Amino acid sequence: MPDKNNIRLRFAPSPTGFLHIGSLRTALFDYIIAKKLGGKLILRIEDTDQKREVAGAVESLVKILDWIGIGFDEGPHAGGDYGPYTQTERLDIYKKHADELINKGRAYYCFCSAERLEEVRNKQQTEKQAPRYDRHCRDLSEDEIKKKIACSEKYVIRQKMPLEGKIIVHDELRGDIEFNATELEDHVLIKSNGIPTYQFASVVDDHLMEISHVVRGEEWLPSFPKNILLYQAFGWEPPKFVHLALTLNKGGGKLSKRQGDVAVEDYRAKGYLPEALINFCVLQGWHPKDDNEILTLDEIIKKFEIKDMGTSPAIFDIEKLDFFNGYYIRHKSLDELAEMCRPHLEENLKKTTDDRRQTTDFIKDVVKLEQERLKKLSEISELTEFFFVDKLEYDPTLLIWKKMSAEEVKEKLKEVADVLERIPEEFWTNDSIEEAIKTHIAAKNGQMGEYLWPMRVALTGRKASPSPFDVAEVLGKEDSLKRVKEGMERI
RNA sequence: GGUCCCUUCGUCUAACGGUUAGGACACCAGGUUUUCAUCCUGGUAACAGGGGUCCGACUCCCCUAGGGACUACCA
Repeated sequence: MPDKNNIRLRFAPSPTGFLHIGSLRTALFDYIIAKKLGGKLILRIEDTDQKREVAGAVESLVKILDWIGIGFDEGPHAGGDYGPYTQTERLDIYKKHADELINKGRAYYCFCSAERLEEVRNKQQTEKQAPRYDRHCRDLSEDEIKKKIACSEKYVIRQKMPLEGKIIVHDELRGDIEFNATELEDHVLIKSNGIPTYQFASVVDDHLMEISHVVRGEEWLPSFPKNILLYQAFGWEPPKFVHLALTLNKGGGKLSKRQGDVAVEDYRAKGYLPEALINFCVLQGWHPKDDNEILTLDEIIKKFEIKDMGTSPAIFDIEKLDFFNGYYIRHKSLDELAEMCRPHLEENLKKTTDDRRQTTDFIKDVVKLEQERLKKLSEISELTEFFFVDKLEYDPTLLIWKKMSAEEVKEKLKEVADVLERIPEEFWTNDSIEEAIKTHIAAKNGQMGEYLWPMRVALTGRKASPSPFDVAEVLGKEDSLKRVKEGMERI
């Protein structure tokens, strides 16, 4: 058993604006593993590419993850003993470690210009060779280096790769992976502006922050051997690595904006619940032993095992997300659901002049009737519009049930109105309305549909809606009668 | 092009080398029902292909094919 106190995972996003749904999945697995192993979760901001940085990104990142239910034990916002947690605030640390590698002969100064690199690359490409740095500056003499630095020539620091041999790295899911040293490039560790690359900063930070498990996307697999070599160059023990299989869009490519929403914020705005997002994302790459796929975060943590994770890429199937979302909506308490629906009902609230229909009680009544139909909270607006408008707009022929004539429809509505009229206000409940109407239908030897269909359409103006008895109760006696009578006039 | 990863129903996935290849979403059918939805019951549907190893292969090995990632002074 590992020492639980030494379990430390990190989520290390770049502050580029919004949280990608794929990153959410990574953060989720980080969180789950940290909790499962009784460890800590650290937020580290990888802002070494200043060109892509977006202001306020860190705050929104923390906010949306908090909404999901993922909190951090350490981070730029939470503090901790391993800070700073923002990479551009650690530049002196990286500089010190880069110097150490230079002194050890595991890294070197490179003065090549962007133009020269470009030339080399072009030549390699026309000769059908793999484009790679030609190691031009790898063996400069001390004097040459000193002279160039004295002339304040711009330089980068590159990692000195072994020229031959095999590098074997270990992924917790895939096992050992073998790379040929000859395939590895002397990549840049410190850029000419003094800022480290991801490759360097993440290794230094993971070590210094005592990260025990690096959970990251599969796209990092190709640079994995470079990372391990870096650990070896420093003489550090590398953490465990878990490379998550990628999430793909329906076409099989990388999940991108063009095929739909990728920002978690977008899903939130559309009315997806954290529970659904969590449940859906975790099933992309992990499966519970007992096949029970409906799981809360706590249950997931309980059942989770790293070894049960898969290695093949998963296509993002929005229909399954919708299923989970509908499921969790149906299982919400009415109070909670009504509260969550409220922001989505603003448009409807503007449509009514009746104060009663602005109340929380009315909203609850309305939401209750649509709860089982909702797949996303945003749908509540369209679904319940008829409750709020003062006058319904609909095609009168909709009132006709099967082969009934307009006259028959009118007659049935008249009878419905008469029955409703006789129900006292204080008995105006769905049950008593239903009893009264059904008693009448039985007495008339009629069919349910020939009464209930026109009644429902008159009350809602739609061909699909909740039960007319429920709608009538929520609408109230006065408005229900008004709508039924309006129906009679229209047909 | 090169390197690496991946390959079970349409999709997400399960299956100590021995199962009628299981579950979930979606879909279809039936039931409940005034409509839609919910709910219940049932159904269609998969081991990429080819070689081995083995008494026996979805499972192990090799090859082929397909998909993906990477190949920046981006992460």
